[in-house]
Amino acid sequence: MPAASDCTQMLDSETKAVETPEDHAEELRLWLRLLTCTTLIEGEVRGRLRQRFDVTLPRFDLMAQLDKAPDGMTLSDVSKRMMVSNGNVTGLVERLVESGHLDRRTSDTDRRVQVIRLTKLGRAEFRRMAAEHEAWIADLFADLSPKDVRELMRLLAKTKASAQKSAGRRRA
Amino acid sequence: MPAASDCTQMLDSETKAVETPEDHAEELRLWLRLLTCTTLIEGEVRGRLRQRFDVTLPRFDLMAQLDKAPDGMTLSDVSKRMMVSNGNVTGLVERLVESGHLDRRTSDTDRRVQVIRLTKLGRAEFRRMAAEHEAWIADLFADLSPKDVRELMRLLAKTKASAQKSAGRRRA
DNA sequence: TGGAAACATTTTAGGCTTAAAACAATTTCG
DNA sequence: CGAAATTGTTTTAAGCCTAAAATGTTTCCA
Repeated sequence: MPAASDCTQMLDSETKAVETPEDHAEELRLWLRLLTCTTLIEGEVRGRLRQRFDVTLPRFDLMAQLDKAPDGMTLSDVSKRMMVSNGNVTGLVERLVESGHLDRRTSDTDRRVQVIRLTKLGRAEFRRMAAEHEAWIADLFADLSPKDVRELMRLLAKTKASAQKSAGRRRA
Repeated sequence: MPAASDCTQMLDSETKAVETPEDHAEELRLWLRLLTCTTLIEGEVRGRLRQRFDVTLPRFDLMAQLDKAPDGMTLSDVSKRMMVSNGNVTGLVERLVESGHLDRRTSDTDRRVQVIRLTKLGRAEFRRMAAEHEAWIADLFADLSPKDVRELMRLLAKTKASAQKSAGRRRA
């Protein structure tokens, strides 16, 4: 199978207009591989959280955000950080308040804003889960050398920047 | 901030028993970055598919699997390839048969098995979407050099293998 | 000052997703 | 052969998720 040679340079100004369907199979394969890795790891983490702590991944993720913010966060902040819709956060928070993991109150200075925090129970449970969670992640990435890890970090940072730029271009 | 030096070797047999809480912050950060990239790109693709073709990402993904299999696939095959649960595929297929994009029949040789294919309509619509989709992906990854792409592919292959090994260890 | 714009959140409607249990058909093997 | 295990799919119950519309609040500025 011949590797797709990446000849993206325009040979002359005419070429541009001719709607040459360029070959981007490599990028497509990269995207699918990225997705596979994430899905694989996410599924594994989801299963372990359920088995070991009977907690869902979204609940864990939300608690993780709050653990980093002792003074609490607004729902909007959470929504942006977790990269999920506002309505999604509303329901998630509802259930976590119900189960006693979260505390929620209306801001004194702005009555539109809801501030949420971990309760003592929520924080204790999260810390307990987080310790094991970190070990799971370490194990899942165990075959990567420190150099691999650094290199992946670098390339993913570049990927993130590229994707954000592209997303920005579209919204513009 | 001192980089965490990765000293995973056991210095002596005693060390193992002492429950040293090892530092795996780097791997954790790597996982979060991986997740961020995927979520970012996935969200972008989801939005474009909806806006441009009024189709959901899962529907598109399922059609993509079938486009590669002219003779059809069983629901199990699809479920494994897409890395989603069986029940999920059942519902997805139901809706795509309903909308005329998929054809479904029971296997002649094994009455447990359902074989699904793209209909003519389904294939035509998918091809139309796939062409644009590939361009979107290319744009999202546009700032990566060909070398970056190759290197990412390599490192993600290694990551996938590592995660699969770890998942296997757990199931064992 | 008063209305328009912006903002934070919730609601709505529909679809996606999972884990586990149930069901049906086939294969295995005593 | 026939019971037990396996395999493929569907069902169930619950929760997750999104986009878009609705609601309430604050800010901006003419």
